Amino acid sequence: MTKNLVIVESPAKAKTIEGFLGKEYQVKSCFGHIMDLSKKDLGVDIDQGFIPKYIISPDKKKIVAELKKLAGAAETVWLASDEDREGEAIAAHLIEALNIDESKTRRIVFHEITKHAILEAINHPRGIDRDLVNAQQARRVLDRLVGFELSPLLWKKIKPSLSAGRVQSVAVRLIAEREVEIRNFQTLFSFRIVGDFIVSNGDKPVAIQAELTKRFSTLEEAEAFLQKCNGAEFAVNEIEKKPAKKSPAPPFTTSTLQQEASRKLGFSVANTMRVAQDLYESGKITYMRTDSLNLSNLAIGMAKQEITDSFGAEYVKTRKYTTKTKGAQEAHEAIRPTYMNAKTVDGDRSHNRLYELIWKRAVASQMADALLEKTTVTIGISTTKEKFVAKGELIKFDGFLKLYMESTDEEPSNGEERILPPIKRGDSLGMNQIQAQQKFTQPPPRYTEAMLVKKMEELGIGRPSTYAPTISTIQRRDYVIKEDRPGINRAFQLLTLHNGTIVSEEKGEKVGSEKQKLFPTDIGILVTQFLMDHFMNIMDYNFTATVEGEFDEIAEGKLVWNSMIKEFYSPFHNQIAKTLEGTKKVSGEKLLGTDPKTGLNIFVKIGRYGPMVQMGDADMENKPRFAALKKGQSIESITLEESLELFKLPRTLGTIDNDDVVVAAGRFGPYIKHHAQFFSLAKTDDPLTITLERASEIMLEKKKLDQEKTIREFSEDAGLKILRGKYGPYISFNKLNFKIPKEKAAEELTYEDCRKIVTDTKPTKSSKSRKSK
DNA sequence: CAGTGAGCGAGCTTCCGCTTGACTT
Repeated sequence: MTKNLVIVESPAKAKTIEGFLGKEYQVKSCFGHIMDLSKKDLGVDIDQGFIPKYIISPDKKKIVAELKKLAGAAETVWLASDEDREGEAIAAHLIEALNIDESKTRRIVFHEITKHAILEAINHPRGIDRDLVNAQQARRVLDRLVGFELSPLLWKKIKPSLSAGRVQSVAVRLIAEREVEIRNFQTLFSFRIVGDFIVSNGDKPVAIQAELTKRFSTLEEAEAFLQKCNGAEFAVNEIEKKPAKKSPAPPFTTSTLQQEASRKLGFSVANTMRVAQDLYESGKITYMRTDSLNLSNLAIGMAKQEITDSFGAEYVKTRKYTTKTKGAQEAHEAIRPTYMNAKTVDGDRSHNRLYELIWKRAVASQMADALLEKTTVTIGISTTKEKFVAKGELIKFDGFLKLYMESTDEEPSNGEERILPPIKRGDSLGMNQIQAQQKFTQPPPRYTEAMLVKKMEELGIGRPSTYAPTISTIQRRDYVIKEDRPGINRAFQLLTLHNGTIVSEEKGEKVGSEKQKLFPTDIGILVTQFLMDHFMNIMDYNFTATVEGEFDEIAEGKLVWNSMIKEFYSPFHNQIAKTLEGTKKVSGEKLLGTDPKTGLNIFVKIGRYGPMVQMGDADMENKPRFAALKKGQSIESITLEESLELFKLPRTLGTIDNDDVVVAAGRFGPYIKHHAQFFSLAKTDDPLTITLERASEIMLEKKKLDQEKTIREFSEDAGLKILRGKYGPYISFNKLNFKIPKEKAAEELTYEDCRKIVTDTKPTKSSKSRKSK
């Protein structure tokens, strides 16, 4: 029996800390929150003053039981959950769930996992901060009330299983609004003038490119300017040199790691977190869910050593970064390598690439500024007052640039960061050519996952632990889709002055192509519109920031948590009731036109199962026909012609074995039906043109595949089979699946054995019920 | 995995934030 039990949130942390403390201490982890509001109902007793009904989370019962046993035997229980709102609540929940006498407990906190920090913490224990726990409770109850009252409203007014919440609904709004901005964007153009000049004051002539400070709004003006340049003389009017410096970016937080891994490595947000989790668990990096920029003194010392060894002492400049992120709670360090002298790690390519990024960023953050010299060369024209300007940049001392440079989401600007040839005031320049190119203004960019995380962090919406899950949620709910879009060709005008003549050309450029960008779906747009119409306060970009301010007041003991909730809930609940009664179901219905054959109206709208087209009015004597939109089609953009195509299915291809072979479009794409069996079409097959021959081929292939999957069948019962699955053999019985006990060989099972397994054991969960998890 | 779309009604869906394995056909 150990005298001291220390409980932390993460098992990897527990392992490390156990090494710092002596034999007298046993360190265990509780794996995050152990209690949560009951899921069966609202989980909040509104009439009794919003009393939360906390229960031990079902998946934590086992660990709670184990901790309870250990806590009962220990003399002192050290509650070492994170120092933030959620961590304080975890500590309070531990006391409750483990049923320990509070006098037997000590609350300790530390921001870095170093021996010194842990021992300091042990020497300075405190009690539970009830105000902080209340602030967490307010956060939790508010999110539950918003989520569990708004979502059912959507089920009634739009379609079942939809969801809404303080964080996800605002994230979808950002994407939906960006799409509107892009659609309404007015593209303007101007003519940009770039000159290629020759400097011939050295041994051999060198090129220098410069841009005119003025842009022209019409082709005529641009051409008139080129005419003026034809035969003009060009000379350097002025050279301005200015020293400048660049500083390294601070070490990574969750959000900046996700952004940089997306830009530099092309990782999705979820992938970044998966790889980072592996690196953390194997002890290579510090905790990966953090909003802190802080590095421990130990880490800064290691970085200093590493920089001195690799680059020399003049490259060292240690820095302490402070965060300015809204609502940051700073329970951990910034993300950094555990050992700064380890440049690589064992593991696959993605682990090494992410680790290298983390290593470079953390080390570079403690390196000297880069010293630059920025040069601006102004070139005069003998025939006009306009000036050309060439900009250059010279690195005098590379500093941190030796190691790492942060990338940006913006397009690189033109004419920057070039090294200019030696040149002096008064030099005359030869003109090789001058071009006037039509340049178009760009609409705001669509969000990548990582850009959305950046925006959410700016607005204070969501936390490091929820960025990746939130982005998955809004995609899983079909509010948002991540995809590539091909660009379109756009023509632009190009005038070139060369050898005394001006040539005018029309050229093409590809614009608007997108890779792995987030687009709102019809459902996402409709739900956002509905919520904006009726719950503008929740959808307000400042809503979270406002309530966070109130949570802070609760934490400081200046505000009573349930009066804050009451203040919010009364008007909110009234609005729910009002909307429930006062509004009709919304479907986003739009009349597209009429069917030329029948004269019936064609509508597009959101139905029970998603976007669809409808032929004929709903109140007619004849039932209207329906068809689901195909993948990639949207209510917004579908045309009448495309809608009519959708009604061409189902179609009968012919008859095989006395039964029609019918091709139709189902929930999961086009399929063939024959003898009550279903066969999916290949991606390359077009359901509108597929032949009976090809259909029969598809059916044969599928039957052959099924045959190969079958290990055994039984004459006693056609519904019972032993099949070969992805995870080994299993028993299929009337569409239910059963595991085969490990000690039995699948091939040798008799009919009786199988019957026994089927009646005695529970079937494994189907993918349908798993989805609801 | 599957073919729906009116309306009825049963029974289900749903939030955010803290943590990792368990599980899958």
